[in-house]
Amino acid sequence: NFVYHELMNVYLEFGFVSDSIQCFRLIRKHGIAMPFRQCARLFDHLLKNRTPEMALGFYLEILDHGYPPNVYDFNIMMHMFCKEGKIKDARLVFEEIRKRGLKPSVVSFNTLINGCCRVGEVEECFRLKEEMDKEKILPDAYTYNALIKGLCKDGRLEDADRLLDEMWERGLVPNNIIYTSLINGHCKHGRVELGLEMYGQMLKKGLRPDLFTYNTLVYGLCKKGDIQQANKLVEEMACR
RNA sequence: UACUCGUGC
Repeated sequence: NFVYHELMNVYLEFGFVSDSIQCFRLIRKHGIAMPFRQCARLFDHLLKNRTPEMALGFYLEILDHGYPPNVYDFNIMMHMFCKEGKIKDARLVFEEIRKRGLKPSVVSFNTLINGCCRVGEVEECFRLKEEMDKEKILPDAYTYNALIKGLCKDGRLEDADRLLDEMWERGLVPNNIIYTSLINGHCKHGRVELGLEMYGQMLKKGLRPDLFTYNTLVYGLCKKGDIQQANKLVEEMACR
């Protein structure tokens, strides 16, 4: 019994992760209970060093073993799948949250919305936003940023602007990140003037544009060939 | 306590 647990730890120490998993299975087969901390340790290891597929596979095994499911764990795996563009898998993990009797959190939604917008599935993003409404989960700045990025990418800049207004209406304060996403959208679609306009709005609202914001605008101006204006902006930046 | 967001290189 203890021998198994020790063996599992030793395998893990030396990076023989799959051996460690085999060990876990062996322990179970013998009907010996594996402490949850031990499960968590191995699972963490898979999250950090292995694929989301592997982590998920193992996670389902330990859930089966009685390990208490938690939303954070699912969120992390969703995020890993999204980073690899495997939205389909991210979705499956998302659905698994409810199957296990938990409720997706605002982070769960944000992660999935962000993943969908990354691959250009804007409609899906908004479907999810409606789902949030139904579940009484309030969209936050992360949610709006993902939606705005999705719309920009899709060339729907006017809709993106409208979402920014919606934020103010709902009492949410758009931050630098949101503004920079929007400014970037305008610049990337050849409308640097609109980007500069948003920049002006930031100042008026009392926000302090940061390096990301300035880089975005300066890059846009340079690409357009307006070196004058770019220089002006750099000076302005230096004064702040 | 731990999970999600923006520019360039």
